[in-house]
Order: sequence, then structure tokens, then C-alpha cells
Amino acid sequence: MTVTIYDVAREANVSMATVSRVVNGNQNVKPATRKKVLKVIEELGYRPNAVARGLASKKTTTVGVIIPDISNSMYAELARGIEDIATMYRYNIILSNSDQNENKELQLLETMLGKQVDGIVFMSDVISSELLYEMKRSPTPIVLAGSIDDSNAIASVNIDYYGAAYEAMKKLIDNGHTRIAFVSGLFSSKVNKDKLKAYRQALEDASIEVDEQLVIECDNSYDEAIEAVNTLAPHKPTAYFVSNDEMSIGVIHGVEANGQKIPEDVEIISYENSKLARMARPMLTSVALPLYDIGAVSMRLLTKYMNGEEIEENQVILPYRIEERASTKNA
Amino acid sequence: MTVTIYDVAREANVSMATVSRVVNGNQNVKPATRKKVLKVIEELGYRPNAVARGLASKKTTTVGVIIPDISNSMYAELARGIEDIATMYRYNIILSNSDQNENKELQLLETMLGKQVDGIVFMSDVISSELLYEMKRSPTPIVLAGSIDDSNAIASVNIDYYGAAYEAMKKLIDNGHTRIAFVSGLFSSKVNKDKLKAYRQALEDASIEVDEQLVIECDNSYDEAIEAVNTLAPHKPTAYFVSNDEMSIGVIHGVEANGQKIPEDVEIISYENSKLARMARPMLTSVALPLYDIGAVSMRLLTKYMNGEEIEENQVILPYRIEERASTKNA
DNA sequence: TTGAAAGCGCTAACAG
DNA sequence: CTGTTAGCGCTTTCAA
Repeated sequence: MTVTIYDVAREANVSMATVSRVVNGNQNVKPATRKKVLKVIEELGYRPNAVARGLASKKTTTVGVIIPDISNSMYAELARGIEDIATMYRYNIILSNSDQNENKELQLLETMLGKQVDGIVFMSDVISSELLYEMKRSPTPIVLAGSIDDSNAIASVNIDYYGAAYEAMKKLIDNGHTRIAFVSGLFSSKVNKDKLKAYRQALEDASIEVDEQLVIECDNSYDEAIEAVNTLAPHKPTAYFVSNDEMSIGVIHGVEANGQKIPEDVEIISYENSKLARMARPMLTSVALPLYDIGAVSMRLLTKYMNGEEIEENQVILPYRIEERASTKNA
Repeated sequence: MTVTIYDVAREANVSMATVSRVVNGNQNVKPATRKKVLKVIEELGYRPNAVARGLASKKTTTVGVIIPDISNSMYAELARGIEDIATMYRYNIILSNSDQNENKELQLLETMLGKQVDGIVFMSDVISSELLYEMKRSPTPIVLAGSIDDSNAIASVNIDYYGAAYEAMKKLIDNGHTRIAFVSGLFSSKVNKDKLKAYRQALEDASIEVDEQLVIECDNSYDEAIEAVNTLAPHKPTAYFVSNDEMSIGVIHGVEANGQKIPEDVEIISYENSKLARMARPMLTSVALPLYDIGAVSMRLLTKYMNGEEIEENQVILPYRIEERASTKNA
């Protein structure tokens, strides 16, 4: 039925070994032989079976990607970075959504290892100790993309979330605000914890008392951000530091619904800088997260591990910047 | 090094066949034996090798997904639908971006077939005849998700793009508009061609002359949509039919920048109904595309083909609806 | 430069 | 209920 390497060998009057050599670009084949084999391959429509190849060579040229939710634009952007570099290095990607559910993450890890992936890129806001344990004993290299493991046991690619948040807060403080609200995503996420820490520290460093009522935890959605604004209203914030662009748009709408002007009455700094930031009115000043790059660099790092290269530093920190737009008063 | 089925068999004093049976949940194993084997599996940390299994069984339990761009929210939504159903049926997904580049699509198809995927979900605005030819001779089932092949040779899941566009236009016409602009994505896309056809037909059916100057083709981006509004301004449209939510937001901003009010001076109907539609101000009336469902149903259909089930109808059409919001004047 | 042969780890008859 | 035995299609020594 399907044509195998054996069929090609017979048809071309050579051994399977020789066919294998030409298929794999091995130079030890006489040009004439190569040509003959290639011709037969063409005629028979031979297509190498990657599964058999994987079994024999113990390499599948596919990597696993465990991601919270591909329909979330942040992760989609990360995934694109991963995939582009994977393609560049001739790897395919097995992509699975975990919904940040630990059991699912554990099970996905298991499935992927079973499928003999050559490496894994893992994303999650929280890395449980059990997960960490499994990752450490993984026979296959793993890198965390935009995800933090405090023990630094697993390679990872991130930005300085704390530093970025601190700088954003600093800007708001420098603009004279003392009532700055923080509309955050879930604090179960290490990244949000870092932002909170920066929020507090920046305030303290400026001798501004931290008012816990100005801190609100939401589920990252537009709707909850609007609600957050209403909850915060009695506490009269004059500036908002917001965890992502979607929520920032919610904040804008909430604030405007209450009759306040941005940035005249209220300033906002977001944290993501997706294309939404430019589609908002006013356009959002935002910490620019290099999501695509985090994905790309993670995958690149993974290729090094897969090649058995020695890595100098397994924790890579990418640069961020703050994109100033109309939601803040700028110099 | 790694523990194989053979190690387990030896340790448990049974044959590999028996181990294979318990691993695969075959009922023909005495409970005591099963228990013994399970225990050894546990002790040894045995993990079945899916590659070997795939080679022996000729099934990989993985399906290929060829998608234009996962970082585009429309496709990400589709992908999520696909993945969820795949997971439900225990399939994994190999995901690749094609950027709608025909050569890449062709090559991806080849790669996935080489990897022995059990099925493929394919997405693309344009299905070239060469692609169609390759798909037809694919040894593995393929279904098109949200993509059209006029010949109906390949199974597909879509909505009635034409009908949806016609209905949207009808609504605008019923609201009294005679100068309706169409801000479209690329006409190389079959879906956009259908919308254009509906645009014209709806106008004709209402005895309104079609003014080609009111039709603008853009690249689906926010920025080009704003530009489109400016290009259209001299032709004084009083309503806009727009190809997707992102562009609709561009239209809103373009229109407002010109001092017009929505929906008082200008009405807008979008075509997508992503969460952006609710995040826009005014909120967008929009044709609701069931992207997630298209993905899910495609995958479900694929499972049927992979199981060799007989399919009554290979062209499935899902329902759409129009979500009325503030960008149009409603009854 | 080429071929022979031994696996890779598992499934799937088939036999008992 | 369990074991034996062929492969699945390819890579990879090892010889020649």
C-alpha cells in the first residue's frame, strides 16, 4: 500500500541503507547513485515515515508546548514566537492548553514525554512543587517561557516584571499622584505578586502610605476591570496601574462612565502593550512586554539544550520598555 | 536506560503481550495479573513509548492543524475549539502557522503526513487547485475549518457567509441608508468575496445603485480601516459594513475623528463579534461568527472520518446570528 | 561508496 | 487468560 524505503531500494537496485543515506543527505553516496535513488523516490512518491525514523533514531523533531490558553492573545503571541523559531530549526510543535490546571499540566507533561518530544516549552502562572519535581526528572529538556520558578531549577525566559512595574509606578508618582490604584490579575500568579511588591515598594520609597483598599484583584477580564473602577471610586484614586491592556480598557470605560477625563483627571498605565493599547481611546501608555520575543528566545534556548550545548546562563531576562501614549501626561 | 515494556514483563514474570494488554486496558487479563503488572509499572516508572506504539499500530493519536496565524485572535479562537475537542477524543495536536503562503501550506501538509498524523484540520482563505489536488490524494482525512473549497471535494465546516452579510446589509438598508460603505479584508479570500456579493445583491434588491467607490479592500488591520474611512469620506457614506471587529474599531475612530456621531450620523455593522465588539465604544453591532464552534465541529467531524464512520453530509453549515448593539439604531 | 543485519519498543494475530 | 512470534519502517554500526 504505502511505499517504504524498502520499495525504493528494490526499485533502484541499492540497499535500504543507501536510500536512507540519500534521504538524510549523507555525503557518502556516489552522485550517480544518488540521482538514481532520487528518481525512484520521485516516481514512487516515497515519503519517509517520521514515526519509524523516530523510533530508530530516538529523535522526533517535535517539541511540546504546554500553554494556559491559546485563545488568550498574550499566550497566542508567545506561541507564535515559539513556533516561528521551532520552524526555523525544523521542529514541529505539539500544542496543548492547560487552563492552568495543575492536574492537566502534569498529565500533559506525561503525554508529551510519552510521545517522545525532543523538548518542552512550558507556560504557567504558577509552578507547583509537584510540577517542578516532575520537570526536574524529565529526561527531556524543558524551558519556561514567561513563567517563573523561584528555585531557578528550570531554564526560563522572562523580563524583570518587578522592575517594569516599579518603573511604571515611579512614573505615576513622579506625575504627582498619591492615590494610585492597582488593578491586578490574580495574585496566585507570581508575576502579579511581583507587580504588587513593586507597587508597594515604589510607594514606600516615595513615602506614600500604601492604602490596601486601592489594590484590587480581578480575573484579567474587561468586565471585572470596570467593576473594579466602581469599587475603587469611593477611595478616589487619581491614577491606575493596570495588569494588562484588556483590563486597562475596562478601566478607561469605567473611569469615563464616572465622568472623569483621562489623562486630565485620571492617569492610567497598562502592562502588556498589545495592539489593543493603540486601539484604546485615549491610547494607552503601557509597559511593553516582548511576548513574541520571550517565546522565540525560549525556543531558541531549548534548541541549545536539545543539541546538548553547554548553557552559560539558564535564566534569561529580556529588556522591556515603557511606551508612552495619551493615557498619561508626558513630558 | 529507559524502561521498556520488556523490562516490565520480565520483572512481573509475564509476557510483553500481557503488559501491552494491561497498558491498553484490554479486559482479557486476570485481575491478579493486572494488579501485579500495574505494580511493576509503577515501581519501574514505565512510560509507554508512543512512537513505537504508533509504528506498530499505525495510529499516532495526533492530528495536524494548519492555521494561517495563531496570533490572530480569530484563528486562535478556532484553534481552541479544535484543541478542546481533540483533547476530548484523546488526540494531540501538531500546530503550524502557514501565513497563508501556499508553498508553506503544501510543505506543512507533506510534513504532517510524514509524521503520520491520523487526520488534519486545515484553515486558509484560499485553497489553491494544487493544494486541493494534494488534499484529495491525502491518505489521511482532512477537514477544512472556516475555509471554503468551491468544489466541495473536501469536508468543511463554515457558516453561510453570504447570508450573514446579506442580512447585515439588509438591516442597514432597512434603516434607510443608501450610501453604505463596505470596508473589507482582502478579496483574495473567498469569504470576503461572498460578502461583497451579498453587499451588491442586497443593494440591488433594494434598487440602490452600487457605488464601487464605497467598497474598500484592506489588510484586516485597524490602521488601514482608519485610512479607509478617510478615503471614503468624500463619498459621504452614512453606514459602514465592516469585515471584522478590529477594523470596525478603526472605522469608529476614523468616523469620530471626522466629527461624526455613531449611530446618529453613521451606523456600523461589524462581522465577527469577538470580545472586542463589547469593548468598543459604542459597542458594535456585529454578525456573530461562531469561531470556537467551527473549530470544535471540524474536529468532531474529523474524528468521525478517522473512525471510518460514514458521513451523511461533508459540508456542514453552522448558524450565525446578528448581535445588536449601540453602533446601529435598533428597533 | 555500499550492503547486511541488528535493533528501536510496541501491537496484533495466532496458538494454546 | 496468556505467551510466541512477526513485523511496523527506519537508522546505524560493522564489514566489505
